[in-house]
Amino acid sequence: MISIKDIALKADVSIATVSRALNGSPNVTPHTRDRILQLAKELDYHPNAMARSLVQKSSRIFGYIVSGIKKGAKHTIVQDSLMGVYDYARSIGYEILMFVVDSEKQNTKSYLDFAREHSLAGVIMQGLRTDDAYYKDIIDSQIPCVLIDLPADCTRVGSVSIDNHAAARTVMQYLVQKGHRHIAFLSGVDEASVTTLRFQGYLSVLAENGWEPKSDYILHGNFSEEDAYAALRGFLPDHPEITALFCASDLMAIGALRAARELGVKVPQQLAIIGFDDILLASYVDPPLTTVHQDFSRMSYEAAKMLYKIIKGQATPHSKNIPYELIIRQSG
Amino acid sequence: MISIKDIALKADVSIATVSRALNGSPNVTPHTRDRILQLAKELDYHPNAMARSLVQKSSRIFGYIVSGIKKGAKHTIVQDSLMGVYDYARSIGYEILMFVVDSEKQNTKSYLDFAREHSLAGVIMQGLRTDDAYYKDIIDSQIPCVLIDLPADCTRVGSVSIDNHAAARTVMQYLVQKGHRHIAFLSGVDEASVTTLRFQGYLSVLAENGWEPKSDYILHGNFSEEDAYAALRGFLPDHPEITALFCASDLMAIGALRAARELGVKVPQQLAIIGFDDILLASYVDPPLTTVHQDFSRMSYEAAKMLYKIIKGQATPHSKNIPYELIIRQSG
DNA sequence: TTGTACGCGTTATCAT
DNA sequence: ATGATAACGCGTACAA
Repeated sequence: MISIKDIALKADVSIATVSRALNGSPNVTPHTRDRILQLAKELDYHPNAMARSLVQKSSRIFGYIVSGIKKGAKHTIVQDSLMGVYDYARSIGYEILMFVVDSEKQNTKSYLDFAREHSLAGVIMQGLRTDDAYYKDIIDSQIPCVLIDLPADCTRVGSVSIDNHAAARTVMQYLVQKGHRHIAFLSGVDEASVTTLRFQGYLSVLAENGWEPKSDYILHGNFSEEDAYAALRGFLPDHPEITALFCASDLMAIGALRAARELGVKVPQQLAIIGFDDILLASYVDPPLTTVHQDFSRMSYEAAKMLYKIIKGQATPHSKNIPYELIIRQSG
Repeated sequence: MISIKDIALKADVSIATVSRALNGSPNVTPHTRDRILQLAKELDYHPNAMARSLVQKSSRIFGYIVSGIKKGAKHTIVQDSLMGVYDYARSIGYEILMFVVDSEKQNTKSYLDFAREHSLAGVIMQGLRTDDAYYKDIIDSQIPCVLIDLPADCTRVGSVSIDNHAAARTVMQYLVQKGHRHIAFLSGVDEASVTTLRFQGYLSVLAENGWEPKSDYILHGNFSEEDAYAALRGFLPDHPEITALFCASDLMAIGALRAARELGVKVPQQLAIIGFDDILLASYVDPPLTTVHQDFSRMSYEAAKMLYKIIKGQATPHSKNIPYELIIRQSG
């Protein structure tokens, strides 16, 4: 491993000059600068990230913190999101250090310890819920942070997502315009803020049309395919008047689809089913799901971009919505 | 940020003693050891990973190098694999630093530079192909390394996968036993070593039955759903005698499935289609795919385990196969 | 058993 | 423009 010391020796200058040349300081003669750069290339010099981080008290590493991921996930969201962050990180010469929050195994290490031990430049969080213990930690933390799909009430913390409320309204307006008058809502985990936003979008369109929300039209699927299936098995037989179901996630929509098929309810003829997320499965199930497309890769890219601005102290809004799109397929 | 210096001050000992106590050195009085540990807890001390790595010339970080991943991947393999590595890493207090090899954008940084800059303890590689430029680098590299799904001809480099040859034979024997006599093979990317192994498994069962392999029964789908679709569209109409198709990947099998459906070929009645990998989609398509299940999470966990042993100089075989399973669904 | 002192590779401050 | 030198936090060889 060759260091600036070696270069300094060969170039017959001090290590300080080498450091300056390498970091593009103006206080170096163009001549010696070139000579040092040339030498660095010849010797295949690469700076030691540890040493640099140690003295600068900050590494060029983003922490990527993901919560609630288990093996056998039924979507590629984490993968896509990670790639988005990675793409931006690499464009600025940063790396990604992983941290998985396991609510069951309860990590011994907190995300704060994680960030400090590695002098992370900042962290990006994905999949967190408002009831996560980590969520609170962020508030008193001084570490730059951007949340994906979770609003940040604190000004120091950034946040990027789609406009879930508006997206839910788009879905509902689409259904209303297609003539549906009795629309049920399949809700997700209450502690996920997106659930609330999508639900409020549902309610607002109901209100707009002068329709009272009926509490037994609100189902709970817990963002799980199985729970959704069970909920629909119990609900559909008693409610033939329902012609449309808006699900807060594709996975739940897929569970609902199965329940409908088993009960002999034709989708979309007797029941329109709309999902949310546009996960990979959405276009492969039968019938293909009409759903709201979220570009997690883009979302995460923007999150990384925002994080970098925050770190560098550049002006940036601390909240950003990226576009979503209603994808109309055959389920409704 | 509190350091051993702070603890030393409060405990009225030298930093050397603190360091020893923290690292479980025997040369510390139990009394002072306890006092220091207690103090460390009180002060919420956490070691600075950078400083430690700098002096030890090795960090407690695994590099996770993944190649050929693009946004919108149609499987969760990377995600699952990453979680497997992560699980083991956390169990020994290690972290994961990401590195994505992008064959198109051709990274400026090599994986070796990446590893050295961060003094990585070792690296795990997934998705590499034998024609990858990185593959050669591994040979002269001194960095501990374990490959997933890619055999290592070098003794210093570890490797873990399933027995692809045996798995292919299992599939073929299953088909033969069900009475199939004319079986086509849909091959993947030639540079992926798994392709070759699966193909050889196919050939060996053919030979075992005294059947000559026919070159026009070997199709090429390039591990792509679209290419597989195109290949089958051209192949099926001219070969009604074919009753079974063994695909080197599920994604290609799904493409084949679509081609068959569009051509009015009933699966599995007229054509049995077998996949490989058991990706998430396999159980969601119609008909659900019969395929070989690979536990990528487990594979990666074992890879991390092997890597750690190599790093620690513990005895370990440098090659390991984990179990696979033929999952019989409805496609064949 | 404990303390002193050095070195890891780098950046940064102060002279020159 | 350049050089000497002090940090950064930690591990460890050597001395006591």
